[in-house]
Amino acid sequence: MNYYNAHSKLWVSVDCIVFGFDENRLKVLIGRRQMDPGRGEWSLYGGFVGEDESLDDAASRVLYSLTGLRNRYMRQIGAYGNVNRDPGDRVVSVAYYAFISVNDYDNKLLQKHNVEWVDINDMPQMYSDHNTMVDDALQIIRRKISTAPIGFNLLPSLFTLTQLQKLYEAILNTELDKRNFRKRIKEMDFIEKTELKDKLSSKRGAFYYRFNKKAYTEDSNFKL
Amino acid sequence: MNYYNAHSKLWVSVDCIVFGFDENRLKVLIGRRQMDPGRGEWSLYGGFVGEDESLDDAASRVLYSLTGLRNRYMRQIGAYGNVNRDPGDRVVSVAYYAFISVNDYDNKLLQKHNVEWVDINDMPQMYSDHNTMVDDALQIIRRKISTAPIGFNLLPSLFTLTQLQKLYEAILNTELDKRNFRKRIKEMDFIEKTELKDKLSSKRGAFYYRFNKKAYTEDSNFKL
DNA sequence: TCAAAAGTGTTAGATTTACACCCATGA
DNA sequence: TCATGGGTGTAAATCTAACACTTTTGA
Repeated sequence: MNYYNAHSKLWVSVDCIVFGFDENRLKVLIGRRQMDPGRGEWSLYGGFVGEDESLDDAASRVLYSLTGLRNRYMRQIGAYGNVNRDPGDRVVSVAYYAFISVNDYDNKLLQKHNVEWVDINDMPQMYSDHNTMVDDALQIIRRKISTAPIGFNLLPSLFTLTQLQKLYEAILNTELDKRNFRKRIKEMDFIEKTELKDKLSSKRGAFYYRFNKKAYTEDSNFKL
Repeated sequence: MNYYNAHSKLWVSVDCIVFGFDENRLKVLIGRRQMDPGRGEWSLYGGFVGEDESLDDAASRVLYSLTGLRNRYMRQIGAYGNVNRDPGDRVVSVAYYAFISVNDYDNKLLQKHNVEWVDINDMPQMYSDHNTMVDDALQIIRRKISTAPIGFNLLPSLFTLTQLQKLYEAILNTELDKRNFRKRIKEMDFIEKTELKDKLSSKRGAFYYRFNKKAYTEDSNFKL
């Protein structure tokens, strides 16, 4: 096992862009960096990749240590490898984004890690190239959200159509027509109406819907 | 500069998927691996990332050493980081794809590196996770080719509309309607008709067109 | 003169967009 | 009773897809 010793090794880290949907806004979990260099700067949450863990596993571990959540919707964005991207030393970072439902997170953990939800429209300047990572993540999810049923990962398992629409509006940064939106939802039979109603946001109450993952297959067509 | 010494470092490599368009087929440059482990297996061309070069620079260097070409259209696909992906040792690899025009390459270099053009429909089993990388690259370019003017990078600077259509058909793996295709081309004024004709592939001759990069702006809409 | 590729418009169907009012309920 | 958000259908406009013949020219 001495095949590659002639070559240099690099530090490899993962950074997580944790998206949440709250108060009709798309938000990202960021915090103040707790180590040098860059202590105190706004930063994504990340960690180094160990010898014996895959990139995906490292990203899951980082998400778990931050939120206590496992098996969330999580995808790689890409690798960031400019020589001087990290002021501390040469580090290649692989960025991931994750979708969580804001009901799912433990408020104490957030305080413990000193992170908070920040509206994507109000991102402060962040450490290293973290702003670029968030911009790239947004570009990816804006494209993907309209052609794959991934938005549900940002909502509770029961949600109203108004919530779903507001989610799309927040991510795509547009207004959508209520009737056209609902027309399209109705065509997708893997989005199932339940008999339950949400009575919190209106007097009349709105039916809860549910995304049926099993009913959704690759040949179902999802288009919003 | 001793911030990160507590963490382990990993080998990081880049692998290049070099696409070319020849004989109306989309092809990839692959060769027989010339080092252990896996000597003799089909493989993408790659190299390790040095301490003092960015990922993008490493990919450009690898493309240059393979083809003698610089400043080609080249984009990252993503990072591949399963623990056992490389039989030699733990290596994280960042895959890139590049588009070159087959007129542009030096046949001797290809022989020297022992690589050849292989039709994407006839890919053999390759070393490590290289087949996955090619599949992922294909997925990305199939999506991208229809919404961004990148296909021209696979053609000579002067090309006929039939060539362009065959290119799209090869990449998308479909047949396109000639009249509808040309109708759409005509709407894009950054694809310019020249007065020159290609007399090689027909007696009548077909007008050469040219992609005017400067005339194309972000708000031009490209849709094929 | 004929084979082979270049070039050219129209129409039906499908999709998308715009748009406004009634309903149910708790306060 | 009224304010608030929930829920519903239609028609015009746009976009997409299907389709066949004439032209040019070198062999």
